[in-house]
Amino acid sequence: MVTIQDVAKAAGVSPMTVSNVINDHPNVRPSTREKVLEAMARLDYRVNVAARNLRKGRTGVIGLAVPEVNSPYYGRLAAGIITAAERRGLRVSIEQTASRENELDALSLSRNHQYDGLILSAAGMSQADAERLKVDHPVVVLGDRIFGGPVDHVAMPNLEAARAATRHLIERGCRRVAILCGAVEEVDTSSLRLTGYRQALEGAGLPTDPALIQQVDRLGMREGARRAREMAEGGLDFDGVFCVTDSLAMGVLRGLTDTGIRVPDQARVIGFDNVSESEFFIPSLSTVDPDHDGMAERAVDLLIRRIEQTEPSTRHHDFVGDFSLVIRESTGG
Amino acid sequence: MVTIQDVAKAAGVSPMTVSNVINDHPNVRPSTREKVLEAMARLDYRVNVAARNLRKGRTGVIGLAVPEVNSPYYGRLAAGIITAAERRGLRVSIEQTASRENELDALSLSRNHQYDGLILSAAGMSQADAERLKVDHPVVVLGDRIFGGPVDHVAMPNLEAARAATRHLIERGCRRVAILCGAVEEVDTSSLRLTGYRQALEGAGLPTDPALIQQVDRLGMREGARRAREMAEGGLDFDGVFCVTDSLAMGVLRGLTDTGIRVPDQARVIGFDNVSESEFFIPSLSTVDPDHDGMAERAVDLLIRRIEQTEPSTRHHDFVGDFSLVIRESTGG
DNA sequence: TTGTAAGCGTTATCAT
DNA sequence: ATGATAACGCTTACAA
Repeated sequence: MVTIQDVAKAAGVSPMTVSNVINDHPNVRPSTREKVLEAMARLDYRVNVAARNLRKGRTGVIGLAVPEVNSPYYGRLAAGIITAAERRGLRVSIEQTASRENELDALSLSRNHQYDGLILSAAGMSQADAERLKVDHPVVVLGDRIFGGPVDHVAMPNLEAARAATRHLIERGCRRVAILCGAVEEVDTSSLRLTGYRQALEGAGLPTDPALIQQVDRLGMREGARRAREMAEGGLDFDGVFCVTDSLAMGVLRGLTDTGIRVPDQARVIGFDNVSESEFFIPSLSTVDPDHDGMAERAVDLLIRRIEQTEPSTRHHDFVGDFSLVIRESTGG
Repeated sequence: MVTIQDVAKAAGVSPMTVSNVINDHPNVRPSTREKVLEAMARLDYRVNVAARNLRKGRTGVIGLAVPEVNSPYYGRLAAGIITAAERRGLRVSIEQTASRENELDALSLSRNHQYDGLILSAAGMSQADAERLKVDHPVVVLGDRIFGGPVDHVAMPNLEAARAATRHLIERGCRRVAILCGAVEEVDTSSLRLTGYRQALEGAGLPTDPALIQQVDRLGMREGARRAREMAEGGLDFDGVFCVTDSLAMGVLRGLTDTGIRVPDQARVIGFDNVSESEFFIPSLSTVDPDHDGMAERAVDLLIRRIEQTEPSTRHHDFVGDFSLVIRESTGG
């Protein structure tokens, strides 16, 4: 391995001068710089990042921990974070957590030392784990299960957006609006969106029929399709479905088609996330478009402030993103 | 920051003993281990990975560089690699390259020092860049543009699979089969699949009409939809479309629907990749299912052999994955 | 079984 | 403008 020492020797200067050249420090005579650059090229020198990290205590890399990399939603999230971080001169390294265990693991500083900070998309952790977030390294939490914790936090406008989505169905004439969500336990994405759904019904003076509240254990297309078929074949009376994710909604569109129910004529469907597929689905899917990029921007911004310690470590921010409704064919265009 | 020294002092032992405890070395008396563990817990000690890496020259992490994280295909790929690596006790860190520049960058050892090895999904690089792959760190290249290069290489069965997909359309009665692919320049995914398409037509004694070879500049849904509309509205005579990616194919399904062409009655469509959405699309999409997991497994395996130097550095492997056809509604079920 | 010494490659500090 | 020195926190090799 070629080290700074080797380059120094070859160029007839001190290691320090080589370092100065590498890092573009000002006080290097042009002729010296030339000599060094030439030696670096000749020896094919590459900086040893591990050594640099050790010395600097910084890596220039932030970690992004998500439950799943192969999901349209987290893919979209990752893309936003990468763009936002790039603009700030940071690289992003993505890790898949898959379980609450791994989420806590990702937090554990043993990993954190490899990153200047961590953006943790917490799906498995709950309020009960909030204590564990008390780490002395920069962390920003994304998600809906932790609020007022000991870290900065960026969340979706779940309640308001769910209310708006449900209201949209009602405005289009739906009177028997179902919701398709995940298991509801304490505060999480499904529970918040369910509350928004309830509020919308209430606001319109419609009754809340428990039979219309449909829960599945995974928020994927397969589950959406299966449940939609069950609802249709079981004779459930509904003319609208608010799905808490686009994946669910696309599954529902499939399931309804399978059972001969026409969307939007016989039932209107709206999703949540505005993943890229929803625009091209047949019928195209109405959905909630959260301000992904705004949230990503904000998360990176908060993290950088922690990294650079420009924020007092006693105050923590809870940021809730923006949203808009995207109306497409599945609710009548 | 709490260091090994601090723990050693607190436990009344030497730093070395602490290190031995951390690394589960055998020769530590249980009582000593207890003392050390207690001190570690009390001081909330975390190992400094940068220091360990510097000393060991290993990180236990492999890098995965993909052009895009927010794409069903690369998401699927990443998931496979993560699973395969996990089984071998390695963690995976994903980076987005987005351009040829960044792909070369990812190669550059400056980054590589952070990983034990790199799996590079090369979309922007071409055979001309093959020389650049001559790095003395473990690298496995995924993709269709580099063959016989100075690194191990894992590729899709492009030619054979494209031939099979096209043949399937022909067997279903299509006589005017179009192909939708990307810009064809030297050897790349599109060119290989185009060749497979040509071979299938030839094998069936069908003429190759240049008008049926449709090229777009990005392989996404939007491009597929737009081009399908253009083809339909332009009066192009076709009764089948082989799309070189599922994204393109889903876009095509959308575009054909928009112009009133019924699939599969008036035109059959087949894709490539078997992304998870294709099963639920309406109509569900027939497609080539590459053995993603097998390829991922193989890529990780090859990389590990390089890392552990169990493979002579003079010989390099070119592995071509397996595939199967998944027949769904878009070609008649 | 435990401890000592040295060094991984880099850069901050201070001196020249 | 350049260089000597000393760390960063850890582990390998060896000594006790």
